[in-house]
Order: sequence, then C-alpha cells, then structure tokens
Amino acid sequence: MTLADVADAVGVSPSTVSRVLTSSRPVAPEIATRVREAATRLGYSGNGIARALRRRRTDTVGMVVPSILNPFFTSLVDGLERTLHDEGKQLLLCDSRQDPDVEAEHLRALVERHVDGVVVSPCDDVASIPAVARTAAAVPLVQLDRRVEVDGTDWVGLDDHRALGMLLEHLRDRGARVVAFVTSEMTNSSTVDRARGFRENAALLGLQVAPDGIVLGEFSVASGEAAVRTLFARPQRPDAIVCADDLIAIGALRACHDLGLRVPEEVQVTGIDDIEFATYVSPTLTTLAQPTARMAAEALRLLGLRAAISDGSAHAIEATRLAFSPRLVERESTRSLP
Amino acid sequence: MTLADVADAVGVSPSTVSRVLTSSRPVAPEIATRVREAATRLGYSGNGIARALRRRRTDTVGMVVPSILNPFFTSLVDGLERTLHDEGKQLLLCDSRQDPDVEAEHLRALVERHVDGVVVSPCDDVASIPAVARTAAAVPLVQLDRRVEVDGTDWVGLDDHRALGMLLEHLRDRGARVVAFVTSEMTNSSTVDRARGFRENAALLGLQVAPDGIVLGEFSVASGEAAVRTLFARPQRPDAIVCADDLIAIGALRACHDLGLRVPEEVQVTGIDDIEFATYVSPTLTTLAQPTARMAAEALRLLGLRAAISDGSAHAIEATRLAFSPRLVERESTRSLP
DNA sequence: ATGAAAGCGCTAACAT
DNA sequence: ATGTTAGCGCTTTCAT
Repeated sequence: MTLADVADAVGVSPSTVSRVLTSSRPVAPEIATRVREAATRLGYSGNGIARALRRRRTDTVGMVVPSILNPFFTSLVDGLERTLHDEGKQLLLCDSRQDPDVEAEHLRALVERHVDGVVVSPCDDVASIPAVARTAAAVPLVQLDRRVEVDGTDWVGLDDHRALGMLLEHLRDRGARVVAFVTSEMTNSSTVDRARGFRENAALLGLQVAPDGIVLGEFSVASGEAAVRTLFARPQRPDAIVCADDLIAIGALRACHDLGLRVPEEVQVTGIDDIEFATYVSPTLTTLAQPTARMAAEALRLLGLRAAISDGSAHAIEATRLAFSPRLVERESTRSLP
Repeated sequence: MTLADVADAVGVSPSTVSRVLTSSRPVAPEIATRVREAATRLGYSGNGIARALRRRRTDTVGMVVPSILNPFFTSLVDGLERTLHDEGKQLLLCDSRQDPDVEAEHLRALVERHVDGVVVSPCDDVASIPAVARTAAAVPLVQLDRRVEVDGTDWVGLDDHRALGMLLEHLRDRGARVVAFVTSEMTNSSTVDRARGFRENAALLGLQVAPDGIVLGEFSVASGEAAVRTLFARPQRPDAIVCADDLIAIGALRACHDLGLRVPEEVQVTGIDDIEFATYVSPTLTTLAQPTARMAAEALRLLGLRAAISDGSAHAIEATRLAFSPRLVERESTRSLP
C-alpha cells in the first residue's frame, strides 16, 4: 500500500495525493476529500523512511544518557520526550552505561540514522571528547547536564557553582561548621564542577572542610553509604555532609541511621536533583531541585537553532551555555533556622 | 559524502563499495582494503535511511510504556535497550502517559516509521484495544507486562496469580489473618489479574479479606499512602496489606509510620517489582522480584519470531503467552517465621 | 569478482 | 490546481 496505490484508486497523480496528505499545497476540496477517503479506506499509513530520505530529515532526535536507571536522567528523558511529542517528533534513546566506547557506538549509529539532532550527557570528562566532537561535526548537537570541552557545542545544565553556594550557605545559616562533600569519581563535568563549587564556596563562607573531607565514589546509594562510613571512621567528624546527588545523599542518610547519628541534630545532610524519593526517605531530604522540563525544552530549542543555522535559514551564533539556577527544597535533613 | 563518492575516489562501482562495507559478497582483498581506507579517509558514515528504504528494515524497535517515570518500566526499558544494542539495533522510546489517545498516536507513528517491531505495555484494558490491534496487523507486536485481548499477539509478563499466591502464603505463614489489597484503578490487566489473584488465593488459603479490603487508586506512593489511611480509618483493620506494586507499598509504609502502626509487628506490608528503593525504605520492603532482563529478552525473541513468520522464513505459530514466576524477596516489612 | 541498471516510496522542481 | 519528471542513497538482481 503506497502513495501510488492511493493515487490509482482515486485516479489522480501521486503528487496530488502527497499534497493532500501533507497539506503542502492547495488541492481542490472535492479531490482532497476523495483522496483522504481512499487513504483511510485502503488503510494507507505512509512510509516515513521514504519520506525521510526525500525530505532529508527524520523528525527524530537521538539522546544518549549515562544511565537510564538513574531517576535524574529519567526525568530528563521524560521532559525531552514530552516536548518532542508535542512537535510531532520522536526520541531514539541510548544508554551508554557510563562506558565511553558504548557511548561512541551509539553516537555513530545516531549519525548514520540521520537523526535531526543529538542530545548527549557525556559520561566521561576526557574519554567522551573524540566521539562528541565527531558527532557535533556531523549533526546538530547539544550537551545536557554533563559536558565535555568541544568547541562550538551548546550546553544546558545546572549552575553548579551557585548550587553549591546555595547549599553551603543554607548549612552555614543552620550552624554547620565543618563540612564534607561526597561525590563520584572526578571523571565527569558534574563532579568536577560541584567539587570546585564546594571548595570555593566553603572558603568564601568561612566553613571548614573536614580533613580528607571530599570523598569519591559513584552516583549511587551504596556508594554514598560507604563513603559516609569512611568519613565517620575518622577522628574529626563533619557536622554537615553535602552530597553530589540525591542517590548519594540517601545512602548517606542510611549510614547515619546505622551509625546512630541523629540527622539533622548531629549531622546535616543535603542532596542535589530532588528525585521523587527524596520525599520518601526518613528524615526527608533537603536538596536542590533542577528544572529538568525547562532544561530539556531549552536543549531542544538550541538544537532547532543549530539545525536552522546549518541549513542556512539562520545566522551562525557562538556556543551557548545555559546554566540554570536550582531551587532549594528545605526538608528535614537540615535544621530550622536558629 | 555518499557511497558513490567513495566509489569515485577508489575508481570502482558503487556496488563494489556496498559489498565491501556490508561484506555481503566476496570482493578482491586488495580492492576491499582500498575501499575501506577511502571510506575512513573521507569520513564516510553511511545513510541508514536510504539503506532502510532499500532493505525494507530499519533495525529499530519501538516501545510504548505507560510511564517512563515508573522505575519498573525503566528497568524494562533498560533490559530492552541492552539486548537491542547487542544485536546492533536501536530503541524508539515512547511514553503514553497512561493516555490511550497518546498511546494510539505513538503506535501509529511507529508503524509509519516502519520499525521492525513494537513492544507495548498497553495502558488501558479496553481503550487500548483498537490501536494495539491495528498496530499488530501492520507490524510484529508483542505485549510486555500489561496486556490487552487482541487475537494473535504474544505476551510476556508476570504470572500474577502465582505472584499473589506466593505473597499471601508468605503472609499466612507469618500469622496474617485479615488481609487487604491496595492497587490501582481496574483499568489495566496488571491490576485486574492481581486483584483476581488476591481474591482467589485469599479464599484458597483461608485468609479473611477485610471489609472493603480492596482499595483502588493508582500506581504511586501518594496513592498508596492515601489508601492505607482510608483503610485504617475503618473499624475492622487488616493485619496485612498486600500492595500491587512497590510504589504503593512504599506509600503504605509511610502511612503506617505516620499512623503509629508498627510494621511488621502490627501490620505486615508487601509490594511487587523489587525496585531499587524497596531496599532503602524503613522497614525494608518484602516484595516480589520480576526477571525484567529476561522478560525483555524474551519479548524481543518473540518479536524476531513474528518477523520471521511474516517474511515467510518460519511457520506461523499461535499466540504465545509467557508468564514468568516472580522471586520472593523477604525483608523487614513482613515477620520472621514463628 | 565486478559493473550496469533498476527501484525502494516519497516529495519538490518544473511544467502546464 | 494538477501532472510529469527526477532524484534522495542505497542494495540487489542481472549480466558479464
């Protein structure tokens, strides 16, 4: 069942059928009705592949995330999918599993599939560079959340410096003196930027960083739990633990519970992301909410802009970096103001 | 940069380049090397769209889930993505947001895009039928987890009857007498099957169902919490709450906590799915683990089988229904054996 | 082992 | 307003 079949059935040319079905040009109302009727009757459904080949666009956007199992990325995926659906486009979802090689494979496949654009959260600070650069050279690309240094690519994410400032200020106001930071290995931009934000803002606010007070692991509950056990095995204990994401923070809360440390009386704990479960742990978690839906929408807007630039319908602009400010969500894991 | 460009650069025909790059036919080793070298040098990356048009397959599988934000579906997506990646295929992910109209749109789009197959977890028992039937008529389709009555379509999911039997037996052995069931509205197969399994197994095991002991809501923490508050506002209280999924169960645990009910001493609570957070609530949640990775793999195997049947390389078989047995994961929300 | 030619199903340029 | 024509880039007969 092809366009031509429908055309034959109605007794018009394929072009006319195409025009009716895509409303790309005026067609006599009477013919249009007959065409539509025939298309429905014959169960004609179109061939997106042929259309894509001819129009040179696929109405598909590719996305590569480090892990679909991390609820933060899930909410990014959700935001992207909604916006795309509203625009009549679709999402080709890829999971790099934190592996730069898998990531590179996915990116190559997306280019080969001629997606209209790629949204990527590069899994590794260094190892992701070549594949991201190669991809950006072939197709509009925007980095979301994590970022890698590649010239001319846009990025949308969190203002990590400000984020850490907000958390530390919040903690200082609530009596914190000695702070620690639990994060993942320094192999991605989020971690690096947040660690830097932690150090600088702690200095700025006159907060003392516990000795060996920056503990590395990964973005997971288990890792956060282990890190906090390590932290409290040492003589000088922090009175506040800043965690690089909510998963780590939830692990930290568990460790505190098991160690018999009262939160927030003895130790305050904070996270980042505001995943749904931050509300469901006990004590509930003070954290920073990221505007994931807006971030996803902005990423797609930039992608559209890049596409317009490469087809000549817009002027070139330099790389955009959109750093969103988070919103502090105060809950029970930090104290009330004195 | 097309196949023809590479062919020109080497001085051979496009056919030869195609044969080298897809190893579809023997080519003189020396020429093959030169072709590969030229392809790399020119940065040729192939055009998957043109290839798909010609070969009449896209190496893409579409998936439609009721909500990507539900961790259970996320793990199904993860399983599917991994298996597909191993086979060199890609995943077109769609979220129906529990809306049959959105679901129908997505299914139509997948057919139009000529995906090689569709995996769907239909959001509504009744309203999803027409779109699923229409899709199944056009492309290999398998239902995963949730299911709708459409002739000739395969289904992979959980043995819900057995699941409820396992939970209720576990609870009875641990002293439960009066049980309640908290689930979502009866508009999808999971809910219907589980409610039925609950009733039948309770009767079989001699367990009393609390008056109005089947409470409907949705698959979410908030809903579980509200349902349990309702349940305990009544005179005759259950001593065990069976929840249709872990999200509901986590809500139930919160409600019990807030109501000052000790779990598992006064009330036992169980979930289904074994999402990661079932380990991180307090008390930790007794639940049933679903073999999501295997389920995803089986769904894809059946899809491949259907594809083979429709291209004539395999004999037609009747609809397969694969009901996996869950694994009981005992944790703190149910008691130890007396 | 290689090349020439046809065509997958569609849309857009160019007629009329 | 409609039809005719020419491809999009690839794979696959068919011929050599």
